[in-house]
Amino acid sequence: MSVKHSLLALLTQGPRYGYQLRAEFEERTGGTWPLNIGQVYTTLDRLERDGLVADQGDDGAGHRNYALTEAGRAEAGDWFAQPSQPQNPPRNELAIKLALAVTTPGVDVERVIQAQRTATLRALQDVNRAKRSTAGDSGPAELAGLLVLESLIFTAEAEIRWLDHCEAAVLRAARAGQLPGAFPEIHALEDQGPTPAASFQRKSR
Amino acid sequence: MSVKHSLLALLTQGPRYGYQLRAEFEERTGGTWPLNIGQVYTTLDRLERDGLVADQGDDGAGHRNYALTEAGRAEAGDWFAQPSQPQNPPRNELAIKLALAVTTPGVDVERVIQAQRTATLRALQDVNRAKRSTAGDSGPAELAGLLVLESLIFTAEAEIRWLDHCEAAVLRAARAGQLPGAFPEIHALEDQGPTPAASFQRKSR
DNA sequence: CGACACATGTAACACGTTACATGATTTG
DNA sequence: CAAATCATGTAACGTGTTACATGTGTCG
Repeated sequence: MSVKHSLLALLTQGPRYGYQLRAEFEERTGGTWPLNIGQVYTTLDRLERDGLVADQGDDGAGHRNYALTEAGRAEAGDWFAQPSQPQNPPRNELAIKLALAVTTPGVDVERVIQAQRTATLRALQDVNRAKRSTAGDSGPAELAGLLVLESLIFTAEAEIRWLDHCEAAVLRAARAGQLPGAFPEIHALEDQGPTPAASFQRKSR
Repeated sequence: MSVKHSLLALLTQGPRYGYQLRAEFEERTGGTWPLNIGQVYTTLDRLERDGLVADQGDDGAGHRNYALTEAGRAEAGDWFAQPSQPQNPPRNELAIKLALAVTTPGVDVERVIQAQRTATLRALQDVNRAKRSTAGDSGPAELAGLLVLESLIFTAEAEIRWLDHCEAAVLRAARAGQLPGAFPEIHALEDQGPTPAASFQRKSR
């Protein structure tokens, strides 16, 4: 629902056309989340069908403008006023992977954790670099972009802390004999050459 | 892709049928993420079409079992071995909302932040309660469920820290006059007349 | 018997991505 | 002029949810 509500939020400042909405969205979120232009048009169609926006037809400049209806304005206000909290937290692929890893015999959990930590650390460095390189102007858009980058940083740091925690917990459980034997059959994939048992071989994509 | 790969991961332990796959997924992720049974069947159809699983037909007990193919086994191994990192970080609705809030005149950003913090704190308390109430057995499944809960905790704590950070940054910017007037008009959005569409200046990208 | 869990599906829809088609305008 | 950008779409597909249909087995 982020796209739908984002468009409504942008339209609170006045009529806009599709291409413009994408540009403003990306500018005001620091370019972190590219917005598919096709989706903008289909979402606008749905919003119009649902009576949240109104197609104002061609303005003088050859652009198809959309404006908020009263219902749309209310919906946008709601979105800002109400906290985002789905009943079920959004699926966290990493958490699922780890949960399945520790309950699947033959998976080298330690290696799964280390691979993810390395990748997340690298991503964290990239974001920090990006943050340093944007130390310049300070208007609302720059503040917004900065906050988005810092959101990525806070999230990545939490992920790394969680991975450290998992590593410790898994080691503790392994020493206590509470885990299925972690025969490291999975990690032989890439480093070594062809494994005798062809299971778990790397597939080129 | 979590469902697809989760099913493959579960099938590494042997043939399973649809209903059983859902039950095992939910058990091994602590019941945090309910898995839609309809999606299990359609995903199995796609996996079969793509040659990652094979329908073994009816076992003796009247269940339609699926088994991993070699390609499916490789894909599951890949999933565990490769870190999860999409090129673009998954959209964070809260970060988007805040970014749009600070760049939209007339939104009471302070109020948005406080509402979200309250909700997240409450969710955090719920998870902590759930964690305390599961202090019992300690096998692989219990470890997995615990790690999932702790993932939720780490994430929620990071969100709260980020909200605190945003609050401070927004206050600082407001005092420096770098924000559009944050008149709390959000509850009376209808007061705002149509804004003349500002000249649209696209930055080069 | 009736309710409920088990078990397998289908239909409709929302949301999201990739790719393609088409044309106007701008710019080197 | 050629290329890039602006601008509006459509098609196909993957993923995910909700709701419904259908039948079996079990248990009170």
